[in-house]
Amino acid sequence: MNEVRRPGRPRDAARDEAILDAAREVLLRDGYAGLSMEKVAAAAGVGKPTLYRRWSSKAALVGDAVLHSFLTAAPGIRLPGRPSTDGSAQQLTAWFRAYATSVGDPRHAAMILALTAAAAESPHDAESLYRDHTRAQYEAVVSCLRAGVTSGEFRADVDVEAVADALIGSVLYQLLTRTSSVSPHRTEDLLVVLLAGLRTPDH
Amino acid sequence: MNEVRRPGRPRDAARDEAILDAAREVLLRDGYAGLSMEKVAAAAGVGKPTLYRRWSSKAALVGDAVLHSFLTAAPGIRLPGRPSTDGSAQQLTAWFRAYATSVGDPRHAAMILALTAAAAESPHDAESLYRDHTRAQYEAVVSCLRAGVTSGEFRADVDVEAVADALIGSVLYQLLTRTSSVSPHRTEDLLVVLLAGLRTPDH
Amino acid sequence: MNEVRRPGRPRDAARDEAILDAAREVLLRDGYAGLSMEKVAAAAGVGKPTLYRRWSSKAALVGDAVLHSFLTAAPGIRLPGRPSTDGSAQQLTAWFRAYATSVGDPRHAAMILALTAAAAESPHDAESLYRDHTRAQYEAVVSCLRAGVTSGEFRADVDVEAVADALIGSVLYQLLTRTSSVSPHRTEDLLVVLLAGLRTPDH
Amino acid sequence: MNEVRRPGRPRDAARDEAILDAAREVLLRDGYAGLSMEKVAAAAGVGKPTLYRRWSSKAALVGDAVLHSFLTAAPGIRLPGRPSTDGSAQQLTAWFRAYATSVGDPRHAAMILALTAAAAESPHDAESLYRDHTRAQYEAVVSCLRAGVTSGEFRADVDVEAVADALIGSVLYQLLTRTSSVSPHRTEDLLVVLLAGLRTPDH
DNA sequence: GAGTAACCGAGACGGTACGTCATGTCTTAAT
DNA sequence: ATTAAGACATGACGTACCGTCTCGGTTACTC
Repeated sequence: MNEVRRPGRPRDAARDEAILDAAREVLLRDGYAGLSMEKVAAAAGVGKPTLYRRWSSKAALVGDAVLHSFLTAAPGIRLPGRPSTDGSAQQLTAWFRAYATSVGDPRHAAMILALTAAAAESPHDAESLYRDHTRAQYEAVVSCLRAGVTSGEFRADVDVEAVADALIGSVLYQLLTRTSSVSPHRTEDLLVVLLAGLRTPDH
Repeated sequence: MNEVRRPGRPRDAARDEAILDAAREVLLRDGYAGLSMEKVAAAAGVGKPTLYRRWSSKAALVGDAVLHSFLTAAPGIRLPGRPSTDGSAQQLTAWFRAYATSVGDPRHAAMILALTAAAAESPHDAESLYRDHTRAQYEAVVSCLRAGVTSGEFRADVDVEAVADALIGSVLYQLLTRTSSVSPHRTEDLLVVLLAGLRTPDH
Repeated sequence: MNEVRRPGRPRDAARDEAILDAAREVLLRDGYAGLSMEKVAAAAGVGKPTLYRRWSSKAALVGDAVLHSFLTAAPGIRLPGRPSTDGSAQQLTAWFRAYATSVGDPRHAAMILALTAAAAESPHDAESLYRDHTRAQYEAVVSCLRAGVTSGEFRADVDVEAVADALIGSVLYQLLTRTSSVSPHRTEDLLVVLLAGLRTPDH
Repeated sequence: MNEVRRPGRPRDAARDEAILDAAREVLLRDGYAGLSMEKVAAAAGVGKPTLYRRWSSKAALVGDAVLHSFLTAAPGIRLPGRPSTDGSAQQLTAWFRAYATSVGDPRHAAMILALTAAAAESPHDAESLYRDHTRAQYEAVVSCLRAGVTSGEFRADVDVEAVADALIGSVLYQLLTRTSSVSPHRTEDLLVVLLAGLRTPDH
């Protein structure tokens, strides 16, 4: 049951945190293009080999930095784990508002843009990067939508992932085209249209 | 009416094409991260100063390369200039299908990812980059949606740009997360939901 | 007759001097082990690629730095080009005294030790290094010895290069074993023995 | 009389041999520049701290490796301990021939070059290195020469160390300039000249 | 026979330097 | 004034060693 103890001095887990913190700091200040492994190493008070021992590339490091950023983010943007008495439409509305709002935080916006840059830059590892590091968010929306379909609140004849793509993609597109800000109007208007299109006649 | 004739040897316009072609070729092969000004100069048979005389940076060059790629793309993804007898829903459907299909072409996908990378990498010039170089597409969708509102086919109480963001963003998100391919199912399902949500009761 | 003009910006010859000066300075301060390409580049106000464009390795750079050091050294350690009325024994004595004295100068000693280190470190290119860069000195002694043989002053039955090796080698060995200093006593005593052994009976 | 016994597990003397053997092997293959503590540790199947516990630096390790190499070398290059009936000239001739020949062995040549590199690289510890590790050889020649002086065979008016420097330096210089080989001709010719110069008239 | 202390291999650590590559600018001769 | 070629300062890349340290584990002496 135990971890197999490998020989040699074990890695210092505290470095991981220091490095990821430094990476987020640099990302926020200089953007993805301005992030270099050397800067991160210096900011974290760590040697370059220590970075490369743990992450094989800038993209991988940024991916993990962003992921940890999400994990420690405000819980509001995650769906409640406990069964909710709210309807699926309300849950979806709550989630999307929280998501759009959180992206208004420049720190959050910077993280998403960094991940986007990493993925777009080298299409080869785009999927593994972008997807792995935002999977939790994506699955939260999808399961909310599926619950709506199961309960009969949402129509069953469409793939709910198409809707999830549109919600997340909408925010991403705004981030890319509107100097990193997301409009609350658009958030509401998109919800209106999508929910109207999703709802079954008898709801 | 004439260009003001400046003294000295005029620039050779044919170089522009050669350079942009070379840039697209490199982007397709190596992605944005793998594109260097030196590689492009070498592939175009051109000196580096010639590049910098015409484009101030790698991002600007890539932007123009992508723009020219769109201009020479299949005309199907552009809305007809002449007034159409089709309903707005049909026009929108036609446009989105054409757009989604065109992105299935790896050359097209590579261009969009390159532009995304350029924009996401340095948020400072994201807007000028991304927006300027995809403005035509965006305005096409928006004007189609507005026409639908004017004709009473689509509801008037929502900002049509929210829908435009969702359509384009959806494709972008798929590109980033699904190894550069876009699913026809999703395309159709998103259209179903959005059109259902957009349509006024009496249509 | 002209140099074939290659295309592109020509190399700046002034950099060569700056770099070699910097290399000598570092060599004098830190020795061969303490000389790094980065230090030299920084001291010369030059980028690393400029170094590597001109010298393929630390050893090659040090070789040239030492060579230029010899070329600009006190002329006393070179034999007179003009025919001398002195006997060969006197010429040889004069040269060896001057050579031993010049090695007393720490700058000179440092150069010779550096060259020795470069050659000893990687036997593969020892010959091309050490020999090429001290050839002038060596040939001066040898030709002086040959003149003595021709004039009948020195015996003709021995290879004069054996004597040249001993003279130069003696200084080198002292440098390596006596904290970079050469004893005047030894210089004289070696001359006494060698000249006694070299002279023909009738001189 | 006994070593003061320190507490704890004593060092494993067998490691010393393994390490020195590995060092010699690496020196022979890659030269002094190509020898790294890590390579030696790996080749000896030993951890790096074990190396540093026993030798404080690469130079110290190489010094000992070379010393042990001399100790186990062919006995011919050492002077007989017992009183010899040979004249000093014959003894000296025998020793120098043996020395020059032994340097013809690439293993031996590599050792001497390594020691030279270590000493020349950092003049600060040159003396302690080079001299300590070749002292036995040096003292052998010197005592042979002194014996010749005492017996009246060699002239008394010169410092015999000057001759010793010339003999050893000559071989060293040849090693550095002639791709690690020593010419038998030169060996003989140098002996002829030096002995002629050393001998007293009545011998 | 239980402590204890130095040993051992492995390997992480902060550094320094390596040699290469790309950036954007500048210089040259030629068109 | 443009062109192609290519030198230039700068700075990041990813790798290799440096010499130190920290692990778990192994001897061998001392109580």
